[in-house]
Amino acid sequence: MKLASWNVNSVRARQERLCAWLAERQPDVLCLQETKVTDDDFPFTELARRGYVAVAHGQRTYNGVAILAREAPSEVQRGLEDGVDDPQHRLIAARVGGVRVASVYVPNGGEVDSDKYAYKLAWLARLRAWVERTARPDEPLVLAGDFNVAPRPCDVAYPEAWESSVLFHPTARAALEPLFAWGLADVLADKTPEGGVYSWWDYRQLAFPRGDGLRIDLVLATAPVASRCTRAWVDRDARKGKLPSDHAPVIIELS
DNA sequence: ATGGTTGCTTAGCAA
Repeated sequence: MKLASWNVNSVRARQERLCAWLAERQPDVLCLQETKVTDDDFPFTELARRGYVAVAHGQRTYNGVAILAREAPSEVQRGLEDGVDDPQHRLIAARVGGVRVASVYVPNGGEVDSDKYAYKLAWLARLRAWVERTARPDEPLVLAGDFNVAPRPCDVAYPEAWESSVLFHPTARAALEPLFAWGLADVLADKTPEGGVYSWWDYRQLAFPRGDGLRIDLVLATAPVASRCTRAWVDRDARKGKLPSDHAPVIIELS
């Protein structure tokens, strides 16, 4: 089983690229973030033609998440369902092939000490509560998505330069800890303890050719899934060429 | 401190 996660930065702008990538990599499951379309405008038909059933939790202009799979996802949950009045659509979960899969888009946070950053930290606390409420560490669960946080210094090409950023601030990293402590493993990190693997490069200032990347797209899994992982990698090729997403897909393979 | 780029929406925001 091959499971992937990709922040496509608009599913409409990336539709051609997405379809070509699906044909090339043929994942069994793909979690999408930043689809930026309402479910009415989501390209269900085009994806079905290519062999994928999609479930989506989208909104206009911003955010939006989806799960694509070769077999229809079941037991679909949209949002954190914690009673908080939050219009931002950042999580969808479903059962796919015996694994509970969540596509997660953690808030970016803007600038440290801003309202957006407070929302980011609060959202991560709500995500932890959602995990604790809806799953157990001994059950197969995957959280895949754009966490907008690089967990380790070796996940950042220039850690000193990024330390004050919302993507690598100590308080943002600390907000991930409870997820790890609960029983989620950072699958790709465990396969690459030396680091140097990145999934996002800013569009500006030639960040990609300069190698100024961060690993902020994560696949977190409970032990029953993580123990089956034979390979985990970032498909950097998907960041190349004309008009790419600013993120590259993360892929894990399970025995 | 600012601006660099892309996407959505059409001036300005979010990333």
